[in-house]
Amino acid sequence: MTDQLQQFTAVWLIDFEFQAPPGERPQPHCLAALEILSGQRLRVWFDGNRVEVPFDVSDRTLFVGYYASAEIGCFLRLGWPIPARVLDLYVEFRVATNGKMLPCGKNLLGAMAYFGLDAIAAAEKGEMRMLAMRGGPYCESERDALQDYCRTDVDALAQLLPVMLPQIDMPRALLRGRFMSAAARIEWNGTPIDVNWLMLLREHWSQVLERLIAAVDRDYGVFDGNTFKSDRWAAYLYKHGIPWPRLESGNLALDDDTFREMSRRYPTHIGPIRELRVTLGQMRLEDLAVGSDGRNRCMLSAFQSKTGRNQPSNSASIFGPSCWLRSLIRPGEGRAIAYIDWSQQEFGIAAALSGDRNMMAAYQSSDPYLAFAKQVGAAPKDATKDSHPRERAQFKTCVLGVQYGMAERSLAQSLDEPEIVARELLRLHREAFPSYWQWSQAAVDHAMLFGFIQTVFGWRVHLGAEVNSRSLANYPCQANGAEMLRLACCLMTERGIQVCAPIHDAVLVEGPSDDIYHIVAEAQRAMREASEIVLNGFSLKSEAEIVRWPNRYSDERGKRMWDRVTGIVADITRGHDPVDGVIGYPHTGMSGTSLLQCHPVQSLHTSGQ
DNA sequence: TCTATATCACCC
DNA sequence: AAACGGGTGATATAGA
Repeated sequence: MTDQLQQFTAVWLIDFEFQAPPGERPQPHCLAALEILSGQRLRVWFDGNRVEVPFDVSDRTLFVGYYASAEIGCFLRLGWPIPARVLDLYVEFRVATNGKMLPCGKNLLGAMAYFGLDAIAAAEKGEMRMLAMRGGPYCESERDALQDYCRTDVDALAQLLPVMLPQIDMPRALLRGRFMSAAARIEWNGTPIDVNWLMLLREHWSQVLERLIAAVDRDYGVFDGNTFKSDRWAAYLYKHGIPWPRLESGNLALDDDTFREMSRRYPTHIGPIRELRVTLGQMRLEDLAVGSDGRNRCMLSAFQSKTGRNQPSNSASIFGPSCWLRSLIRPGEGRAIAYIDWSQQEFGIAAALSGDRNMMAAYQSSDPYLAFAKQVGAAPKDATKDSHPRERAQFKTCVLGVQYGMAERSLAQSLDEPEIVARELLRLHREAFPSYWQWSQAAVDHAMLFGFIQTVFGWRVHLGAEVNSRSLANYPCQANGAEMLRLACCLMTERGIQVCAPIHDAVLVEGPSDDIYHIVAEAQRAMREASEIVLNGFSLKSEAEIVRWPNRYSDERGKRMWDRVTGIVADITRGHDPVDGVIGYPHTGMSGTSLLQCHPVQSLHTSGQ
């Protein structure tokens, strides 16, 4: 065990019990800690008085936790400096077992069970969780119970660490742990929300739904309150003699693809109801986790997905629900936010890691999709987005489809073209990017041979009984994309950039309006560096969209819906009151928004491999 | 009445 | 057998 820990003069196993109501920052109750080299223990109760950090937090000290962003969040609340070295046994358990069946789950008890270690009963743990979440004041016995329980979690870590240590790749584990610190800072920061409009939407949502439905359903009568009834829809179809596709189960196929297909054939009958169904979606504004300071905060659920992506709750995070709701994101007075995303991130990753020269050239051109079309002679060399929109759209769909392993049948369907068109596009892709296809196939073969596939920094998934080769082919792109995002988040937060949220291939950052150009430039530099480190020197571009107070964030796709909904709310509340003061900026407008392009310089950094 | 499953909608 | 990767979550329906 000491081999792996040689570089450290202290190894602290830590656990906090804390309270964190939805959207609020964590409030620690107590800390239990064990330094395993000396056997020293800490038992601290936090009663609101200032407590000095009881640890050395330099790179000579290793902190070990289980889902450590929670612990580090408590550090932030206490005003303690963030540890330089973090080993997160949750993350290491995830990477060790990713893709495997876990009979007892992946929480601390599940990990204990997996390694055949004794742990406290799940029921007791649940009870103590409840007690911590309930918050104070606590009587003396509750306080003791909470602290005793906190100690048992540390004891669990003490059992787990020596068992897991031999298979831990320490340098890479520390990189993953480093991200948990970044995650803590991001969870701490959160995303600014227009609370006034959130309240209005919450208050009037059912009425908004009623109006949206009433306007269309009077011609159909297929809704019961706010729910679409398939039997009534069947009756409507029967009455109008419209044949409708069914699922294997015999039920009507009610997905939007079917509606789209059918509305082509029966536009007047199907069109309006389809648009309504698309509009409604489903939404529980109540679950959106907004704290008392008006910021959306929720656990990032780092390393949750097989590919290592974050998977925050869709209902708690503002980036989860339908994108028109993102108009609720609004910087405070004097502040600005920027949404920065890598351009065609997965395409760039595939190009760089496969070393496919044509694909790299296409990525580096101003328009990868058109570059692809030009490379195979489907568009002239001087073609532009405007001169050849149709070709561009087709080659774009092809590129995106290939990334997910799409075959000609599905591609034909998404192109709305005969299969022969899709087949030809796929052939052209193979012709243009032969090294990519070779690399992709080699990755799948390697995975099949060795039973796992991994990223440049060792985030791996183990193959189960059922192997999906499309999933394997996509893994290097998605999982290395996740590595890249984590690294960028580390660089940004460590350099003092306020990151509100990571969104798979993007981040939302924030700062004073006057500094936002500088902040965006810094953030883009960090994203470029991260791409170069992951991709052996290949730079990915990024695009930034800046929104300054008093404007609100808006997603192009959701603009209409936002205007429609806020219009209805304004109508409902007209004459009542507070809307006038609030409604000042219902239109998202691009006026305060600008687009910055990042044109990176090629550099020759290598990965840490 | 509660729970499991299927289906669907949304995100990148 | 299917042929679009990774997710969360709401809802309807079927079954206990």
